[in-house]
Amino acid sequence: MGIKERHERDREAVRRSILDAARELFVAEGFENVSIRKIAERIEYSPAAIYGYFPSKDDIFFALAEEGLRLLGDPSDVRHDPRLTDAPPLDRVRAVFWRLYEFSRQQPQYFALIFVDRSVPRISREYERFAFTRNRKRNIVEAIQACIDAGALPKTINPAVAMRALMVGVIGVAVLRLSDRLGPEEDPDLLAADVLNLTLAGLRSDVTLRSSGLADCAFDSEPIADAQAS
Amino acid sequence: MGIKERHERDREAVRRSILDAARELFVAEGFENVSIRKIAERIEYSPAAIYGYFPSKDDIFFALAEEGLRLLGDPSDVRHDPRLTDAPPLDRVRAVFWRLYEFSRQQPQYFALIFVDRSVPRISREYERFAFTRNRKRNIVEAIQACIDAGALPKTINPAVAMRALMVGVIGVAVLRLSDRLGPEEDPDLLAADVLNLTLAGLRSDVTLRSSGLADCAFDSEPIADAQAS
DNA sequence: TTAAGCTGGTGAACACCGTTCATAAAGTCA
DNA sequence: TGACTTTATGAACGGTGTTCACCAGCTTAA
Repeated sequence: MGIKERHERDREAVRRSILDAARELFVAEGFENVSIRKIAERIEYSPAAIYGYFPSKDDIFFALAEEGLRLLGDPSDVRHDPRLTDAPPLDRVRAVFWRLYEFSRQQPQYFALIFVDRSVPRISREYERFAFTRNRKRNIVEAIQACIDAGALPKTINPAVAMRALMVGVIGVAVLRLSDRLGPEEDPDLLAADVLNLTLAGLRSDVTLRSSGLADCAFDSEPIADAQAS
Repeated sequence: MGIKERHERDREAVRRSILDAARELFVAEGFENVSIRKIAERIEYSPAAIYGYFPSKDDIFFALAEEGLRLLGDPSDVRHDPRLTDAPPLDRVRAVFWRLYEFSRQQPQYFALIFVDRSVPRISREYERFAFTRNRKRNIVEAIQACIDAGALPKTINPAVAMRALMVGVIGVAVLRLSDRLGPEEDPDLLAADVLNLTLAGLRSDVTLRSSGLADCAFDSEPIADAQAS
């Protein structure tokens, strides 16, 4: 009885072609300029056919965001890079956020989709779908905590706040890059390196932070609360 | 011959009502959800009538962006706040960027419009129109230079790079706020204060920066180059 | 005062958009 | 073969930014 299996394979193939077309169109033209009709035309189906595979355009976005987040992987994995085996713990933290910045360079649309764009459905709406990102934050916090334990950062530092501050730097530079607001003489890579180094230097200098810790929320999406008006 | 004057006044009144309606709708519903038809309905004109006052929806955006930038004013003006007369120069720099962050809080849509959104026409396309913002960057750089001259920052600091780094912090926090990606327990105000303090502490700590200086570009828009694809 | 001209608003239309739905075709199975 | 399920489709709905022929009303000159 391989008929059902073949059906499922066919269905999956069409689903994949929709996602591939959506991704390619997105990379080429930007997500918000990709219409259902363009995707349908690309895969040589009718626009209505797509609704047999995805309930809405939003859902195609969620599928792409999931792809992007799986593509990113766990940024903390760079800690196990052989070049970092004997590196000081602060270098590992820097490497983690540099990995995030590199993702914003290599996959700018995915990055914007997941971390920046406002015109896109909120990832937090699909809490369970993105549960697989949950432990990534924990790993980063642990890497920062390792710096504190090793004496590379003051004990007064709250690792969650430090993580947010570093993430702010990465997002800030990425936004300047993505929204094309940097001058022609400005190198975003150097700026990103400077911002990370400045933030790390600030953390080392024992400045008193005012933020409390983070709640149990992923670094890329918050869990439940969504009191945002339309 | 007051007839021509009356005509011009009438025209200006309608133009204002279009901008007011666009601004109010934008504040209420977000810029990208405001359509020409909605604006027209609000001012009780036909959609086509608006095209007698603005050549395109983009141009309404440019008019609003100009309003926003005039509303922001020169952030460096807070230096002359009486509370800062005897303050150390670094406090003045912090106040300048805190003023920018406050703008992102008080006028989040204007801020997003001008500094963040990608789905909006590039301000740099209208270079001359926004020439009035040109000296704002210079004032900020001068404030940072004053810190260096007073010994509050190392001489090795490039003021333009420092400005960018601080701006990155403000934009990063603002993006997290605007795109609703902060957890319910996280206070963006405290985070912004921490990020600014961390960056300033980093600057004080004499970390070697790799960025070169800025070209002659406003902190909010670059001048000429626009090699961005579609 | 009347005729000409100009200014500015209008309705209709064009080509898009996301989405829905009845219909029809194709494939599966008893 | 006939019933049933699955799936693609064209047409349509209400929305978008924008254009254009038309026309009413005002201004101006004869």
